[in-house]
Amino acid sequence: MTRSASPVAAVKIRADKVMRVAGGDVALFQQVKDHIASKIQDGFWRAGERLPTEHELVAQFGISRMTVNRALRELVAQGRIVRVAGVGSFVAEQKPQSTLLQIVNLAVEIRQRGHDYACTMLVVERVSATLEVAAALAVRTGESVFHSVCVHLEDGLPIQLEDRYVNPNVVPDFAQQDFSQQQPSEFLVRTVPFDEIEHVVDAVLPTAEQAVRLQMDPAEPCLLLTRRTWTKGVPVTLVRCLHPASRYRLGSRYSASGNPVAT
Amino acid sequence: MTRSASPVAAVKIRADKVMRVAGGDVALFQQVKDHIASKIQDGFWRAGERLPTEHELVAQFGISRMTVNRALRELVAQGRIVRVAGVGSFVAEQKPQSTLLQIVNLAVEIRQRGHDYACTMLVVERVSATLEVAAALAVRTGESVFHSVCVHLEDGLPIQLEDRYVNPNVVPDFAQQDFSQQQPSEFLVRTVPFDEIEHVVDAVLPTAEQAVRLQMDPAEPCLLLTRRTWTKGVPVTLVRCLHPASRYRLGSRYSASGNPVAT
DNA sequence: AACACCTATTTGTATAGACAGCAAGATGGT
DNA sequence: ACCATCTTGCTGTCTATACAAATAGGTGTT
Repeated sequence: MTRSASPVAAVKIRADKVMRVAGGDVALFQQVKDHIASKIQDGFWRAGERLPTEHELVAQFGISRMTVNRALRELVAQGRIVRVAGVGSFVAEQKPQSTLLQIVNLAVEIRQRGHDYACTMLVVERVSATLEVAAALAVRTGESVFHSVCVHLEDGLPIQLEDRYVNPNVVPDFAQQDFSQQQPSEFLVRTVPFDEIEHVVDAVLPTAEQAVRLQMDPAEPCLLLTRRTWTKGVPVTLVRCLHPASRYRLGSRYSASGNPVAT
Repeated sequence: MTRSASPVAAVKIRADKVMRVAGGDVALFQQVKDHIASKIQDGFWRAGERLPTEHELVAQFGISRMTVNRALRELVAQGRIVRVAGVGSFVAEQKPQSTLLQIVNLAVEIRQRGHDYACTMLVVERVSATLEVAAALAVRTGESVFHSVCVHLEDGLPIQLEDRYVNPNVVPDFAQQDFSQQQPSEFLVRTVPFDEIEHVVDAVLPTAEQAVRLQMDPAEPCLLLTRRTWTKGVPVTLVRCLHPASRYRLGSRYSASGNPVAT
């Protein structure tokens, strides 16, 4: 049975206010959560922007403050918003940070080590999708997709060879970007915030060409990190990052208390 | 000002009940959370065991049910307990599951693939700690620590060479275990639940001896996963897991919605 | 013995009201 | 102009109460 008597009867009516059509009995706090999360995801509210106050949300949805409060609290736990007592609620800055493996922004990571970062673009082109790429991006085999290759350098030494495919249905203006100012991954994170990400880590030997690009001994192993991202269930990008093992390793640290851990 | 008038005045008194001495103004729900978390951590309540009901906790601490409910809800979010409507709350089974990299239980992983799992113990001994091991386990160089080596097999084929050091101050009876019934990692997870974990992933070439143990081509690269765990800030174990790259890879998937993702 | 029904217990969600604590702007005195 | 104080708006927490929904166990009828 759905809730039909008692105060909670209002669920469906209020559900309309929250712009949920189906929602066959979703908790109110969850509806508020989803509503706010999707407005952030859509870019309706940008990073750093101020959200409505609890009181405003209470008035808007006609629900109690504790319910709104719970929704907002859980969004904080997910790292999507930031709240300051006495001030208000704000959309959190980039959250690509440490999704699971704390990778993502090489440039920042390298500069934090006090080293010099540079990126050389080798290729930006449209190619027809191979079977594997088509499967990863959910397009038809042979359909045209974006392809870019670049090398990331730490103090002049190659540290990552990035081989990227991008779904043109999601990011039609990928090739028009000026990648001398902004690397592909930065551009994508800003333009198409992803909501799902998959990492696979392999150990491989580089091909002869890769070894040259990375200025490394072809007999030395590499870490191969393959990453796929999605937005609203649609594949955005497939990227293969090849790291010489002697110059890079992946690390992650976790604490059950939920507190960040000093390393 | 601390809270001294109003219903909330009871904080300090109740804080005593929750066995918190200092706690200079910790939220009630947080005190309940900490109290339960530490009883689990101490092994006072074991995995699968039933916790007191909300009602009982309300009576025990003299606080309202909503407050207890929030504490328990957040423990669920942290994966420390499991709750079933109409039944009760239970200590979660080992949560080493997918802390960051969803590794840890090879045996389960392999059996879920429908393959055969086996483990061959090669060494269980006490050795004096090298500089590196001593640093990792926070003991003095040369101090005696436990050392074990074993090979994990999937359908008879070696898939991991596990080289482990254990802090004898934390697990004095490590060497007395019967590792034919239970692998070292299973034993440790049951005996000394960790609250902090660190992973580092490298790509390496195996030594000649390692290649023999893993029945692999010495020219083929391996994934080397180095894991360290702590309990209450004290190092428990240092383990190096060597995987032939052709037989194993690491993967992780993350969804911003917080929901598990079907692969 | 099998089945339908009822009831206890327990968790899940929602509400209204209250007070504390923080921060920033407005106010007023020197 | 400068400083202290008051006011206002907002978040953080706690309470008491209520109803819903899931589960397990007991009861009674057939």
